[in-house]
Amino acid sequence: MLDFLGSLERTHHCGDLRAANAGQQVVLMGWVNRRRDHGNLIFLDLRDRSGIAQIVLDKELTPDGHLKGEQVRPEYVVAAVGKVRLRGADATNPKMATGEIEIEATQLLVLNDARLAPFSPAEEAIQNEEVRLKYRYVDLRRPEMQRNFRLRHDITLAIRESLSNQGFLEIETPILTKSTPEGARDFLVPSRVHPGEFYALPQSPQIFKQILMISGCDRYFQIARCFRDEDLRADRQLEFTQVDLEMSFPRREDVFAVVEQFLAAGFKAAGVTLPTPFPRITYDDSMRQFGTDKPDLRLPGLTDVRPAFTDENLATLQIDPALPVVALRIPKVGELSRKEREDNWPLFDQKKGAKFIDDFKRLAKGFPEAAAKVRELAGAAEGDFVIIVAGDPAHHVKASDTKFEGRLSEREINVYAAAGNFRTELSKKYAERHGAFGVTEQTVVDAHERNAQDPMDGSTAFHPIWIVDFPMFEYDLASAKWVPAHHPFTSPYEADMANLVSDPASVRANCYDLAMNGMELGSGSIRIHRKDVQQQIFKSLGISDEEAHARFGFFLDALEYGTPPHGGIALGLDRIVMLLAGAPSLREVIAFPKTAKAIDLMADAPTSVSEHQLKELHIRVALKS
RNA sequence: GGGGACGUAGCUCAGUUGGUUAGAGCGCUGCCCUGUCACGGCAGAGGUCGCGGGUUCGAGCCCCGUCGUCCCCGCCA
Repeated sequence: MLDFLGSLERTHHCGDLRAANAGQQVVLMGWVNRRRDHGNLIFLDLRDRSGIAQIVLDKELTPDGHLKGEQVRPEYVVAAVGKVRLRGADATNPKMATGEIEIEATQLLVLNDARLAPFSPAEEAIQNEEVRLKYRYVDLRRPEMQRNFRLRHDITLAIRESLSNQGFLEIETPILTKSTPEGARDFLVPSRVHPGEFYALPQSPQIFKQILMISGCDRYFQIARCFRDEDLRADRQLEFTQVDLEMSFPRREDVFAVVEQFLAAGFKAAGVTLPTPFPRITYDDSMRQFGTDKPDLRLPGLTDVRPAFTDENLATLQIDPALPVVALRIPKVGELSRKEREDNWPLFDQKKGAKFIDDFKRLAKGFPEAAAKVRELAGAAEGDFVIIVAGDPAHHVKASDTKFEGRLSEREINVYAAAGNFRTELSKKYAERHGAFGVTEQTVVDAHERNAQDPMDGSTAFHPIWIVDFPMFEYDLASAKWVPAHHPFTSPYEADMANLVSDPASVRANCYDLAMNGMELGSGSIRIHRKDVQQQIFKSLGISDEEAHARFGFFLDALEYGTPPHGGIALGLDRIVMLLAGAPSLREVIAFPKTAKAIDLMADAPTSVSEHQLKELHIRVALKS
């Protein structure tokens, strides 16, 4: 028999009660976390968002309440009326925040019963994510998930406040809009009013925020939902949230300063001090030193060990002398057996035209000087695992061999990337041995126990870095054309504009990425604000006037009505929270995420729709049989 | 589109070379219990071994297909 809430008013949250509350009359409401029935005495652990408090139901004190206590089951929703009392010294539970007190109940109301769930929020996360996602409302009751969303809220709030304080206005842009040139597949929404025509969901508010700059908005930001119809990953969902901003008359430095300030504010809200300013690295240096454009600085980078070898050495070792020879080093791995090393071989990407040497004993036999020199150059200490990665002359990959002055060639990049990927894979595999990732995990755990007033030093755990000076164009072998490495509104450096036609390879884009701990957090640029430059870029990219006009004519029109120099950036909020929550996937920090196959297991989306709906939308479904 | 891992009770898992009636812990149900807090004790229920086909005297186990979840490549500037 269920009870009505009536006029009963909740006075406290479960997790907030302390010894100081002893003697107070309270009303708590929440879910039955656990029940311990001792016959004439029943203990209920009552859980709400704030935590857990122990309710005591004594048959002598409250026969009615005790009777109801016998009937309740896990996840029943109840209200407990009673008095806070100190527990005896021997009954105190130091493991609970509220362990010094308990509620001596005079009344228990059963507000709702609950079917037995396939798992209990009182226990740790189950392995079966399918079940967790189907019963998401139960999963979200777990304290760990509650904590993640509290964290997300606090971070978002701090970022909003920081940006507002820096003069940014939060402005909403349309969800139903026109395809934006981000390069990903669009989600389309059929128009009922305009048969055969479609809206697109924004991949980002890119064009709108630029138009807001033209509109004299000066500084815009938005915690913006973005949609990209691409395959999912642990760190990618179909819809995700960006901290999106744009500012007028900025130098690149101004954008960096804004981001560093709001990101530090977000981290502080999570209990972590993030030192500013962030270091910078050019794209070329990032490739050379880390073999990736999103370097993880928690471990040593790559070392150029070409000087350790003579040309004869390389010839004997069948290493391409014209390509990079680099060493990667994973600290404290210890000596690996042949079997252990062989297990690592599949982690190396064979397709990049590179090879590796991981047997230093053998190398030292044939080339003792070179082997010693490599370890010296790499700064290898006893027990550090060192691998040499170099170009394989026998393995010709399909890449441009053309070397453009002042620029890494495709083949060079491939060797660096092979080394960089190998480094990343091995650093994950030997995380327990080198311990560098454990610092992050510990910071995350500690930070949760702290607060923004007393943040802890995050400088050894979190390593933000700006990546700058990306090439403006990439050479596409298939079409033998230069294609944009970024969206077509990215400005080249003013100094490079003269070379747009004559020497596209040399043109650098005035854009920037922010990476942290091996993850891309965001990307932005100074935009093109002049119509003539924009036309020049389209021309360089082989986009005809007609095509440009059809896709974003309204934007090109707007450009002609007084466009200030402007630029901005967008950072992945989900990824920021994921990092600070120490979560292995975005699904842990998104309330209702989709699976790797793009399914919402709880809502059961997507589904087919009625003929009537389709007809209204002028849509006919043509499934491949 | 491709590669890999996993799929046995509600959950976490075990299941020998293919061999009789598929097990454990937790959870659940009933009874008992006044100081537990992962309460305890006794008893009990609970299985289309993801699904379909094949091989075999016999399949949870072998083969083929398929579905689902996860990870990765492609893709996502």
